[in-house]
Amino acid sequence: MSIIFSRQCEYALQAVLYLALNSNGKMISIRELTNKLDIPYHFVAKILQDLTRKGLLVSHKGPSGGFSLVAPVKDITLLKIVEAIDGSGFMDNCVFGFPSCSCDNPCAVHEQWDKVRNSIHKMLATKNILEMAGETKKPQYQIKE
Amino acid sequence: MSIIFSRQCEYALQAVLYLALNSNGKMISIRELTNKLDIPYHFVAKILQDLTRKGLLVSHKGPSGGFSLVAPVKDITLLKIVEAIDGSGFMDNCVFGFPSCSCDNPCAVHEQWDKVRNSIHKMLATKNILEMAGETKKPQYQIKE
DNA sequence: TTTATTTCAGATAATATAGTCTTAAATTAC
DNA sequence: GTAATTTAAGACTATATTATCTGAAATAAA
Repeated sequence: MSIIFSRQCEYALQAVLYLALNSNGKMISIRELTNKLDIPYHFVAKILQDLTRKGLLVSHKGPSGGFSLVAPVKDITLLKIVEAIDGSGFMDNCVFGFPSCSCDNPCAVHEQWDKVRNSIHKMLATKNILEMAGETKKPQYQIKE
Repeated sequence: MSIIFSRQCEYALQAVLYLALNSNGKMISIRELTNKLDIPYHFVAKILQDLTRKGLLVSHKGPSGGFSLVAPVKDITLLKIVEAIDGSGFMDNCVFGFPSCSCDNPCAVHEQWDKVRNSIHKMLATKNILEMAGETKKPQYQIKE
């Protein structure tokens, strides 16, 4: 687990990227997705349902049903996915955990944490999913064919 | 809770900073420290014991006993504290959680995460506790007098 | 229409993290 | 030496997170 995101969040990111890479118009089932990515079926099912409720995915029941990204893919960034799962403001808290840390009452790394926060924000917000899919040359989630 | 550290870690950071600011030669008890910082007594007790076993603090039993930083304070950075609690390599994992992400097989934000990691590392490693204590003008943990 | 496939929803279980309680051991001060 | 204070250690509880199980509802294909 990365230090910045929950498992839930990681699975969400993996899933969305998988959908971007592998659904060419068609829907992709939870079964396929979790098998290929080697992540837990039922847990991820709930996450996908959540992302669907939040309007990032569309779902369809029945045979040849599944999930796909909502158009336009260009507007979907990692940030949107993370915010859908962990909520916006997921980076607001003080590094020390001081409840009253603020610009007026800064902790010893308040300013530096601001820079880190900016670079994280940039990492999550600058590329859209389509660009990321393009960059991913030999992605982990294509290994299991 | 900050996105990067566990509660345990936050309490450790707060405690060490408190010791740096408030122990002038003398020992500081868990009771004083947890009262002033308004953090849970027994839980923090275990953390302090842990930091003591790892050689970052010294402890002393009995009246006027307590904890203090091990000299030289100049060598103690946030990084050392974090590593003592969460282990080194606490920043190594892939943002997506891909088990096989590496330089040879990079995820879509592998490079950018590297930059973030560097800025986090810098934030944690460049200042020692003494400098931080100096910078902290009106720290949260001095409110409750 | 029937059957197979799939998402949806809720209950349950497992594990990790956070936090509490109790007693023992050490040490200081009287 | 005795009593008070403090850390040390282990058992226990609470909560959050992760993961599984079961059955219902929808839908497509035969």
